[in-house]
Order: sequence, then C-alpha cells, then structure tokens
Amino acid sequence: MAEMNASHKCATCPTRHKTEWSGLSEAELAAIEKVKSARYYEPGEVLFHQGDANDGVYCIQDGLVGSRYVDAEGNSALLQLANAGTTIGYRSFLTKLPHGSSAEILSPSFVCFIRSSALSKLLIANPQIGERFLQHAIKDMEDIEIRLARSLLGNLRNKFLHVIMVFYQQNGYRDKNNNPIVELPIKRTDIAEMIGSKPESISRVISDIEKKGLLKFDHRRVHITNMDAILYEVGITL
Amino acid sequence: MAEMNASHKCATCPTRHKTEWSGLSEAELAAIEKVKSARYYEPGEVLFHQGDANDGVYCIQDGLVGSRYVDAEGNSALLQLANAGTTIGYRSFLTKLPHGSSAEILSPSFVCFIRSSALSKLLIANPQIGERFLQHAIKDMEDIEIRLARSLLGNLRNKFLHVIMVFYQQNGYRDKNNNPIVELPIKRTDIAEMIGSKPESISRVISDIEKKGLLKFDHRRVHITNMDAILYEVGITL
DNA sequence: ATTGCACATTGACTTTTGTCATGCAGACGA
DNA sequence: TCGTCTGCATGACAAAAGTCAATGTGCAAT
Repeated sequence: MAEMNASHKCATCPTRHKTEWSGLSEAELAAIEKVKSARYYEPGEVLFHQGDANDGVYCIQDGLVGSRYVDAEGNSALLQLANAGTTIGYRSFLTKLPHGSSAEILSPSFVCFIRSSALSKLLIANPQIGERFLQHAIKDMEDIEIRLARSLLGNLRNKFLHVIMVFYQQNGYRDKNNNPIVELPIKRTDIAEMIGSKPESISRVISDIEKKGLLKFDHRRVHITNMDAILYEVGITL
Repeated sequence: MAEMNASHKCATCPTRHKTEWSGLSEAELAAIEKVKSARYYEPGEVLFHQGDANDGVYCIQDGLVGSRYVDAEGNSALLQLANAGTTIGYRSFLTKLPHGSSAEILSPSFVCFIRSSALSKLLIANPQIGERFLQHAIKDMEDIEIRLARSLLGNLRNKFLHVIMVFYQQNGYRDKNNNPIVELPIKRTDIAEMIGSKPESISRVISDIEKKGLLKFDHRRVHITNMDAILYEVGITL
C-alpha cells in the first residue's frame, strides 16, 4: 500500500470515485490538479494539529489517517479513522473554526491537499460539491453516533469486537480454506485509544476472546473462528 | 413552559429565528403553515421510534426532546437533547434511511411537524434550506464528537460535571445574590443515560461533589458553589 | 549473530463502577 | 389524610477496568 506510482493525477486517481470529487468534468479536474499538492507520508506524521486554523482539505488517496483528540490532562483518544477515498478537514473548512482534533498518519499514506482559497472558488463554481459535503457530513455523523452509542452502552469486550468487525468489513478477506481473516492496520495502543481503554486491558480482552474461541490472534493478523457468535454479541442493529 | 398560546403560527413563532426556517419570506412561511401540523406533547410521548421510516421533520417550539437509542439487550442511552428552536429528524429525511434512535419527549413540549413530501417541495423551491441543514448537521456533529471524546477519556465525575455545565449554559441564571443556579430539566436516571452510567452511581457522584463543595443539590435545583474549580476540572477546550 | 527498541503480554493490586437490596421523601389521587 | 408511586439516596458486595512492574518477542540496525 501507498507505494509511489508513476503519477498522482486526479484524473487517474484510483480512489477518486469514492470521494466528493467524483463526477466532475475534465475541466474541473484539471482545475483541481492545478491547485492541489500531494505527497507521501510516514506513520506518525501529522497533517494538521488540534487547535490549528484550517488551511484546506486533505484527500487520502491511499493509507490510513486517524483523528486524535488530546484533552487538558494529556490523555488522547482516536475519534475517527479515515482510509483511502476519504476527504478530511472539510468540517473546519466549512465552519472556519480551528481543527477540533489532529490528523495523524497511522499507515504509510499518499495524501492530496487542496488549499482553502482554491476550494472556496471550486465550491462557488460547483455547488454540487457542497451537496457532497453534506452527504459526507451525514455519513460521518452516523459513524460517530454509533461509536458514541457503543461507548455509552458496551463493555470493553463488546467495543473491541466491534472495532475488529469494522476492520473486517473494510479490509477483511478469506484464505484458501474460506476462513475469514483481517489484518489490523493499527497497533494495540491505538485500538485502545479508539475505545477509551488501555493496551493492557486490550491484551486481556484478547486472551479472553481467544480462550472462548471467537478469534485467533497472530500479531496483527486475526482469524475469525466464530463469526456467528461475534455477530450475535456485537449486535446486528445500528 | 410549553403552555398553550392563542396561536402557533410560524409567522409569530417565538423560536423561529433560531431554526432552519429563519429568513424565509412571508409567502414561504405561509406555505409551511399550510402543510404543517402541531401539537402539545406530554413527557414520555414519542415523536418517532428507532427503526421507523422517516415521515418528516419535527421542529421543537418549546420543551425538551431526547433521542434515545436502545440496543439489542434493551440497554438505552440518551444520545442527544434537543430544546426549543431545534429541528429533529432531518437526518433520516435526507438519507431516506430509518431513524437510528427514538425521539422522546422529556419535558412538556409544543412541537410542529412538516411531512416529508411537503418538505421535499420546500427544499426544491428554497435551496438555502439545504444549506441550513448542512450547518445544522455540522453543529450536531461537533456536539456528538465532544460527547464521544469525553465518553472515551473522562471518568463519571468529569462527564457528570460537563452535563451540568451544558445545562447551565442553556438554562442557567443567577439568584439575587448573583450566585449561579441551574435547574436540571431531566431526572437522575436520564442524566445517567446521557453518560452511560446508572442512577445509583450518579447519586454517589453527587454526594461526593457536594462534599467537595463544588455544587449544592436541592432536588433538581443546583447551586454552583465553586465555578472555577468546575471549569478547571471540566477543561476549557473542546 | 547481537544488541537495542518498540510493542505486547502477564501478574498482583487498586480504583472505579455496577448490582442488588433497602429505606426515605415528596407528589398525587382516592 | 391516607396510601401509593416514583424518584432518589445509601450500604454491602461483586465485577470490570486501570495501574504499576516485570517479562517476553519480533524486528531492524549494526
């Protein structure tokens, strides 16, 4: 993932169809092409910091980016993960307020950047991009609302299983024996920060879940050995 | 609050300036007036149920409405509170998906209703209403994101104090001696459901907080006796 | 191959929160 | 005024999760 291609033009971007920039004309793409910049990022790099003013939006062509919130005591939480095809930073672009959380590279990523001033012009010329931002906002909102509901209602084990299943929906595959497998894109500490917990507790939950035969962990590779039980426990709704 | 007035026309609605319907022309208001219905609700009544299809949006003229999510085991959580001037149900109107949570009356309320079919026509004729929904969505999102962050990072006491301070910002006032006071609009059990806890734990947190001299509880009336300490503990940011 | 390092696990213990049972007080209708 | 009901508080105990310390493990650089 995220290896350097020959070119990174929007017109040939493999993930553009999943973004707010799908369905634009050749001329519009060319306009974006002229004002955008793009580069490869290493894990740990930061696209923008919590509290910074908005300078534009970032479109993730490949990789994984987390939005991390740090409170006054220095405790941090991962509020959201954004993968290929996701545009981030649009919220503070629209509100003109500072970023509420940092955007931190979690996996090697290739990310494009469109400066606010250029984006404002694009929005005036193409009102349908605004409509796409509304759709995006609503999708994000449902996502966050589910997280909130689970964080209010579930125990550690339930929340952890949910995270695993979300990763499975995004990245999961089946091996030659048709057994479901998912590679976790982030480390234990970050999983803990997604559900408001600590890495030690994650370890304990993992060994408990393995003992019960629901999952089998091999470092970041997870074999889902009892899908039904997990789906039942996680709950189908929401 | 929420007593029956002589009339409940949008044109004279005291809370309209806070809603998506502000800034509409006389003719547009008259159009809404023709298609809307409105009535008074008692606590416990439900505007729509989790899982129901969307039939329109509800505009709260006066009172308090909570969106309650219930999981498979029957545990419930209050995800959001909506007070006067707030329009709810717009999300599933826009996505055409079922409601993710119920809307339950928490205080006596007067609520207007605009059917989907009529609202669709209004939106076509008045694109700026769509823009207002985007603003509303973003505001809701920031609200939920704060809740999520606190729910991931904070302990019970911190989350409880935050809820109190939110109520204070909305409803708080000062007595003759200039001491800050807030009347809690909901009971302990519902506060517990807002922060993923139980009423007994809320009681304990309250007696602890009283012992420390931060707040003084008289049933639902709360005297804020050490504002600085509370603001420090809750944290100014986000 | 060896060392160093970041990540992960495990154990012992503490703290926080939930659970269950009980009692009390204010609100309301008969 | 009397019972009844709901909300609230408290005590005793159980369960869940965090903390601190020690140890293990794979990986990369030398």
